Amino acid sequence: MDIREIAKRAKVSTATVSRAINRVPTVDPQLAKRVWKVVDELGYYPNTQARALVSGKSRIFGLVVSEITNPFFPEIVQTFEELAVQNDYEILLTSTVHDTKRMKSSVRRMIERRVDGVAILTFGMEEGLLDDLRLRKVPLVFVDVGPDAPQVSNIRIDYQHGLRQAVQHLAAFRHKNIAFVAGPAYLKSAIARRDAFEKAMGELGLEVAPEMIVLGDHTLDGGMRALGELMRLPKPPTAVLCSNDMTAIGVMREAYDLGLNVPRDLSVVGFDDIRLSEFITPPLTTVQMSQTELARIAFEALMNEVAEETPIGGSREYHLKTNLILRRSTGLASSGPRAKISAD
Amino acid sequence: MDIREIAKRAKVSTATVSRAINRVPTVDPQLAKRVWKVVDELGYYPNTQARALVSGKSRIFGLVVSEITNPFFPEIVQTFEELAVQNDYEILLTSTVHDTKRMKSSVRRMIERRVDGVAILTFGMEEGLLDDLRLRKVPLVFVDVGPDAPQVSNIRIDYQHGLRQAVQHLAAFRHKNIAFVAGPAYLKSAIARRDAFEKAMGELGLEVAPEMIVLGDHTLDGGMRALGELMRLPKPPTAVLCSNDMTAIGVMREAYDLGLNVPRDLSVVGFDDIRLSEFITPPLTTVQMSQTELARIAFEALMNEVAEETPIGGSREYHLKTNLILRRSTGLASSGPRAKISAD
DNA sequence: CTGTTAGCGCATTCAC
DNA sequence: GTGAATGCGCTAACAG
Repeated sequence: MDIREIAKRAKVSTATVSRAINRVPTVDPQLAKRVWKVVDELGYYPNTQARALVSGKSRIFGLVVSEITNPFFPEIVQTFEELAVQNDYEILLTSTVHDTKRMKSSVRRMIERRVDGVAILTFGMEEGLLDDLRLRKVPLVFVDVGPDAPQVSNIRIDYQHGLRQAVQHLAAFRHKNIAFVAGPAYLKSAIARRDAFEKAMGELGLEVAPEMIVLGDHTLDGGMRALGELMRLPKPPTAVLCSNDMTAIGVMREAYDLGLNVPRDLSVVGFDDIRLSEFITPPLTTVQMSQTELARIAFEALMNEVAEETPIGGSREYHLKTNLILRRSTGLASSGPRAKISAD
Repeated sequence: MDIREIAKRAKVSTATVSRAINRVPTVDPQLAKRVWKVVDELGYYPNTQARALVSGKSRIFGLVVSEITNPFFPEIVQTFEELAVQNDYEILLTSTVHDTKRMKSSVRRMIERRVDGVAILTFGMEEGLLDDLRLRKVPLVFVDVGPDAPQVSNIRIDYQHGLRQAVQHLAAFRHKNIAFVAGPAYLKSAIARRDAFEKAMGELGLEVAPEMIVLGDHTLDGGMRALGELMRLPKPPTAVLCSNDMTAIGVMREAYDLGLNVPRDLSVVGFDDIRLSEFITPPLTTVQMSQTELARIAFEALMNEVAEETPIGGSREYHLKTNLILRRSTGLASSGPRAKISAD
């Protein structure tokens, strides 16, 4: 069943069918109605491949994430997909798993399907891997790290804002000895978070002893190890700020294992505000970097680019603020850990 | 840049380029090499839309889930996507959010893109919504609930196996008063779980008092409410089995709020084994319904259907077992709740 | 305002 | 074993 079939049955030409379906206003309402009637009766759906071939637009956006199972990404995928549907786009989803080979295959797949744009919402991305797409003038949108090139948009994250709120919040609870569990050094976003933390501490005249910054790896285990280290210090912290929520959850797990009560004995703050943060006990106070907002900005950036008549539109910039979300993992500084309350 | 461009530069016909790229064995190795050289130099990638148009195969599989942000689904999407890439397929991802309108739009999108098959991995699905796909002889694979029709495969879940293990495990810990928090009544899978629970209890000669079965809704809040109800009973349970993990997590949250220690005062068992179950404290003992396995079976079912020469292949059946995963939320039955240990 | 026609990029006949 | 020609389903240009 194709457009000719419809044309024959509606006793019009294929051109008219095409116009009617695409709601070209100049078509005679009578004919249009006749066409739609047949279309509905037969359950006809235009073939997108054929359309794409002739129009040169696939109406597909690529979406690159690190790992779908990383709790940071499902919200992004969901929002992006929702917007795509609303605008008659499909999404070609790929995950890199921090693997160059996967990234290359992603790029190949996107080019083969002739995507109209690509959002790269990973935490850090090797430069140059996307040159193939840039050469083909495919609109790209990055978070934080994109190159300054035409057709390339960037979403800049304001880490400072939320982190400042977090530090102020802890200071108001009379915490002075505040530790930071950093993310992996190869992630630009992790470095930016750490820098923002130090700056926020400096603004309040709070000192950051070197041993108060320990390296995590953005996983639960890394968070557990980090708190282990911190609590072995002569003067352990009363509050821990983490580079991401999974780390914070690890910190809380280790606190539990050590017989420390959160927030009574230790305050914990995360970063990202993944859904999961609400589900743990106690719910995690965290710096929100809205995933839905991020997805929305990325999608709209792409839409802006494809809408552009003159494709000379230079590099655009978008911004996303971070904000502290208060839950129940922070409290007044205690003088020190109290007696164990573990369950055994 | 298209196939003609390659043909010209390699001084062969477009037909030869096509054959070389598709690795047709009868093509002269000399010519093939020449073609590949040009292809690599120019960074040529064949246009999938054109290929799809002429071949009649889109190499796209539809994947329908309930909600990407439901922790049950990210693993499924990830595994499905991985297999797709390995087999040169793309996936068209849609979520229904239990909404008929969204489901209809899903079907339309899938037909427009001419998907080669669709996996419906939701918890329950209105019959008839996919008739449009069935009529077009698109291979379908369901979990549990699919109609018995040609081109339609079904993955049957063996709820009994894991649930029996769970009940036996609790019985071995001398629990007798075991409650079950059921899922919504409109979900066939929830009913099946509840039935399997009752049967498993019966097998051990354990009685299930009516008040020991309370209705949840597969959310955290539902779990919290359910435990609240149960603990208000004259003879509250010492163990709670839940229809899914989110419910169990809610039960644990409520237990915490009530000053009950898990597992000392209350044993909790979930169902599904979502990733999250490992991240909460204490890690949740649960009946695993492997999401990666489910995705793999679904994908392979689809591959089997498209590989089929004679499309008369009737309805196929696949099976997925469930298994108890022991973690730290279950323990010996206590005589009753001990003193409060809440943090205030 | 409508119909005829050409061609989007590719795979696949069919001759050679 | 290779090339010229045809058509997949649709939109856009043009002529009427």
